[in-house]
Amino acid sequence: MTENRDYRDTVFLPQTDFPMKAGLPEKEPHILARWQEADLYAQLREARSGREKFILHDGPPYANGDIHIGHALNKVLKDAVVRSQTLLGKDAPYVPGWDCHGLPIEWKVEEAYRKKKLNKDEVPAEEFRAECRAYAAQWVEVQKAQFQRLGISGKWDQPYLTMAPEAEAAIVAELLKFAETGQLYRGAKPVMWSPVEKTALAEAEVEYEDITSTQIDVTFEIVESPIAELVGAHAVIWTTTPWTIPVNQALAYGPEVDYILIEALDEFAEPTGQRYLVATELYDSFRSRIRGQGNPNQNYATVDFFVGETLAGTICRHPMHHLGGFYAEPRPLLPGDFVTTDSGTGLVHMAPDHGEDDFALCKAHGINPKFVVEADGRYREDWLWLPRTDARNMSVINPKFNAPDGPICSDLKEAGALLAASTDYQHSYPHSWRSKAKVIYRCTPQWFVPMDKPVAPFDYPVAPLGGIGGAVALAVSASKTATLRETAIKAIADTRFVPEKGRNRIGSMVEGRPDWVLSRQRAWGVPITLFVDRKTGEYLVDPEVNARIIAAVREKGVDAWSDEAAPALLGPDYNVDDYERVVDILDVWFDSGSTHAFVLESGVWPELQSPADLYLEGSDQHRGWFQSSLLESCATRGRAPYKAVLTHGFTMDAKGMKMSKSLGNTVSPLDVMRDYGADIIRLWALSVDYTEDHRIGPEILKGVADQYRKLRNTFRYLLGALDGYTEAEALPVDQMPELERYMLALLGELDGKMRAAVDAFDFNTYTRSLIDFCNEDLSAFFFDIRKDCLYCDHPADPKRRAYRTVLDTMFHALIRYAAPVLVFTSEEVWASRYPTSGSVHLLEWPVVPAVETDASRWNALRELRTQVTEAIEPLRREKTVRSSLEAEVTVSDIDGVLREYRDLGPDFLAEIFISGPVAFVKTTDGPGISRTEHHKCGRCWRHLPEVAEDGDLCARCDDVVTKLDAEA
RNA sequence: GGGCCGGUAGCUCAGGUGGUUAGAGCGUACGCCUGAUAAGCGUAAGGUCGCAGGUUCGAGUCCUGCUCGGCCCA
Repeated sequence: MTENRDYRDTVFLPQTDFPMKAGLPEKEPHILARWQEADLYAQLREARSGREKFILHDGPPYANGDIHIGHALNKVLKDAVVRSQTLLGKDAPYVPGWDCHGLPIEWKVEEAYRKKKLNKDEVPAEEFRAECRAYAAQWVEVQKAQFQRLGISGKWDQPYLTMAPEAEAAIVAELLKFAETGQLYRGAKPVMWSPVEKTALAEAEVEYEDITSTQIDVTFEIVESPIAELVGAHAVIWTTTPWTIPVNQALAYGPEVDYILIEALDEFAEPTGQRYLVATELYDSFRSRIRGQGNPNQNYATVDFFVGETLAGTICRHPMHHLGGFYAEPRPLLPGDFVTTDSGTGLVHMAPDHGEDDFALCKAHGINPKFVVEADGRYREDWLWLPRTDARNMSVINPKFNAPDGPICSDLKEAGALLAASTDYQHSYPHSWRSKAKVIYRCTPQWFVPMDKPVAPFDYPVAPLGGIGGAVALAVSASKTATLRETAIKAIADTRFVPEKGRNRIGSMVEGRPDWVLSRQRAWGVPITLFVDRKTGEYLVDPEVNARIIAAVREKGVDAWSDEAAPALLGPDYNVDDYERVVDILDVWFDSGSTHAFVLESGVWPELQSPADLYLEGSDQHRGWFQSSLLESCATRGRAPYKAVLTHGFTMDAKGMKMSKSLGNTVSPLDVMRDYGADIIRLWALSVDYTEDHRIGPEILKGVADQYRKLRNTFRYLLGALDGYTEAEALPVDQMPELERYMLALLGELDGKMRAAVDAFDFNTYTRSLIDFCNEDLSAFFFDIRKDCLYCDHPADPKRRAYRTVLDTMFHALIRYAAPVLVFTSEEVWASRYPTSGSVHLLEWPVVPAVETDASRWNALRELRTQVTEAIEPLRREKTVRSSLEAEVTVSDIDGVLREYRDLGPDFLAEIFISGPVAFVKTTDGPGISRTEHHKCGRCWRHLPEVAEDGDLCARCDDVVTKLDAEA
C-alpha cells in the first residue's frame, strides 16, 4: 500500500433527514393541522374502545380572556395524565369544558354598554343575557384554539359549557334535588349593598377610598349587671355610621380587654353622678373627644377597673327606649373576639343588619336582623324611629343624615345620649366601582344549604329528569341519617389525594365551613327556580312542577324562568298569586359543582362515566371546585364525584414571586409558544415539582430548551443509526453481547420507573428519568462505546446487528415514553422513521424484553471506567494523549476478577473504556495510562499492534473493506 | 390578623424511620474529538441545606421562634 486510501466512504455514519434544529414554533401548527385533519382524537377512541376506562373530568376554566401560564400548566398536566393512561392502553376520553356564567362576564358586557351610553337596567334581561352568552361563546373559541395549540388532546368539537341549555336544565334539576330533600333554607346575611344601584355587590366590585365621616360617641345606660356599681352607669360606644344606631340590638366587649369605669367631675371637681364605661387603653382618646366638644376642662375620676369577661350578663337599654317596642328591648353586652383597642371606646355597638361581625355575634346569641333599611337605603315605612314617612328620612349614606346636626344626632342629643359628634374622622370606606357612591352592609334574605342538618340520603322522590342529570346513585341504606358535613368528611376519607396533603387542606375547610350561600342577586346565571308560599314562607316541593321547570329550562335556557312563564310552570293546581317567584340566581360554584351530573352522568358524552377517576386542579380549588363538587355530590348522591384528587401549586416568576400585570413579571404561554414552542412549555410543566409552587423565567426556559435539545438529539442519533434497519437484521437477545444485554436490562429498569411515575402522576420523575437515561446511559455510555461498532463493523456482523436491534428496541420504548410529554416532536420523530404508519399517539406502552444481567458486575465495571477516564485526563492536559484511543491502560486485577471479562469478548475492556489495549497488573494502584506505541488504523482510528503504519488497516477493517469491495 | 404549605449548588430536582467528606442532570469554565459537528466525550469549580435557638454523642432530616414566599380566609 503506497498511498493511504480515504476510507470515509466505507464507514457507516448515521444518516437521517431529521433536522437537529427543531423550529417548533413553525413546525407545530402543521403537525396539529394533520392531527385535526385525521381526527386523531376519534381514532384514539376507536382504538381504545372497550378497554378499561380512565376518566379525567375537566374542571372548567372561566370563559374570559386569553389563557395564562396557570391554564397552560393545568391543561398540560391533564393532557399528560390522559396521554399516559392512554399509553397504558386505557380508554381515557377527555371532554374539556368552560364555566360561562357569572359576574366577570356580566361586568364586561356592562362595560360595553356604558361605552355605548346604554344603561343595563333599561335593557331587557333576556337581551342582556344573550349578550353575556355571546361574550362567553367568543372566549370559549379563543381559549379552545390556544389549548389545542398547546397540544392538548380532547373532544374539542364537543366540549361542555355550563351555559348550554341542557346544562342549565341539569343544574336546575340538581338544585331541585336539594329542595326535595329539604337541603335548602332561606336565611339572611349581610352583603355589600349599593343603595344607588339598589343591588348587592361582590367584593371585587367594591373599591376603597379615603373619606371623612362623622364620628359620634353614644351612651347606653346599663340597667342590669352582675357588677352592682355598673347599674346606672353608661356604656359608651363610638361609631362612624350614626345611621346604624336606630338598628342597634346589642353591644360587644372584648373578653381580654381591660375596662375602666369613670365618673365625670364638674368645674369644682365634684362628682356629677355621670359614670361611663370605656376601655382603659382608649380612655385618653375618649376624653379628648369629649373635651373637643366645647368642654376643654372636662375631668373624670376613676371609679373602678374590670376585665372584659366580667361584663358578661350586663344589659343596657337603647337611647331611644322611650319609643317602646323594638327600642324597649334589652341590649345585652356580648363577648366579641373582634373587639380591639385600636380605636373607638372598646365597646362596639352591634347592628346585625349592617355588619358581618355584628350579624355573626348576634346570631350566635339568638338575635336576628330586622331588615330595616330598604334597597334604596332608607328606613322602611313602619319603622318606629325616623320611618320613611318622617320628613327627615333620607338615604342612610347621605352625609346630611349622619351629620352632627342631622336627625339622628339631634334626637340622640335630645335623649341625652350623645356625648360627642364631629365630622372629622378620616378613614378608608368601600364605594361602588360603578357609581362611586358609598356602599353599606345590608342584611338580605339569601338561600343556604345547611351543613349540619341531618338528612336521610336518597330517601326521597326524584323529579323525572328525562335523561339529563337523571342518573342518581343507587339508594343505599336510608336508615341512617347524616349531615352534609358528615357525608362530605366521609367522602374525603374515601378519596385518594395527590399529594396526600390535599386531604388535610380540604378536610379542615369542610369541617369549619359555614352553610353554603347559594343565592346571588345577579342576572347572568342559573335561576334558583323556587316558588315560595307567600303565607308560610315555605318553598313549593312538587315533582310535577319541578319536572315542568326542568323541561322548560332545557328548551329555552335560563330565560324560561320568568313571571310570564310562572302560571304555566305552576300548573292548574296552584294559584300563581299565592307564590313568590324567587329571582335570585345560583352561585356559579353550584354550576361547576354540578358538572359531574351534566357531563359525566348525562349520557350526552356516553364515553364518560361517574364517579370520575380523577379531578386535577390548582390548590385554590380546595375551596372552589373540589369542594363545591364534593358538597353537591354528597348532598345528592352521598359520595364524592371523584375517586382521586390531584392538586398542583401555582406558577411564580423566576424569583418565586407571584406574577401580576402591575409588576410586569408575567410569562404568557402564548409568548413562550411563539418563541420556543408548545413542546418546551410542556417539558417545563412536566419537569417542575407541581405539588408545590414553582417558577418560570428566561433562565429556566433556556434550561428546559437545553434538555429538549438533548432529547431531540438522542432521537436524531437513533434515527441516523437505524438508517436502513429492518426486522431481518434483528438478533435474538440470547445471541447478543453482554453490553447489549446489559442495556436492555437498564431499559427494563427504566420502564419500571416510568410505569411507577405514571401511576403516581409523578411527571417530574418521569421526565427526569427519561432525560437522565438518554444522557448517562445512552449518549455518554452506550452510543459512545458502540460508535466504533456502528461505523466500522460490517453490516452483517452479529455484534453490529445486535447493537442495532437494541437501538430499535430503545427507539420504540423511548418514543412512547416521550410521546405524552413532547407531543409534537415525538410525532415528528415517528413520522421521520415511519412516514405512513399513523400517529405515534395511537401506540401503546412498550413491551421491553426482560433480560437478566449481573448488575453488581456492571456497576463495578462502570466505576472502573470512570477511574480510567479520570486517569487519562492528566495526559490529555499535557497533550501526551489526545484521543482516548491513544491511551494504553493497565488495571489492577489482584484477585483476577477482571480476567473473566476477557470471556466477554476480545478487547472487551478496551471497548468499554474506548481506549487502546488494556493490560492487567497485580498492584493496588489505580489505572495506569501510557501513550500507545501502536499505529492508527486508517479506517477505525484505533491504535492496534497489527497496524504497521499510521493509515494502514487493522485486521477487522481490512476484512470489512475487503468484503465491501467484493460486494460493490 | 387566622388556617394550611414551602424555602437543599446558577437552574431543575434526589436526599426511608436523625449517623461516614450533602448527591444527580443541566448550565458554567477548561480540555479532547472533528466520521452524531450550532453535535459528541471528558475534567473541574459551585452548597454556612432561609435565619436563630433547642433536643441529641450526632440534625438538611425532630422541636420552638423568626424571616421570606405562596394558596385560602378575615
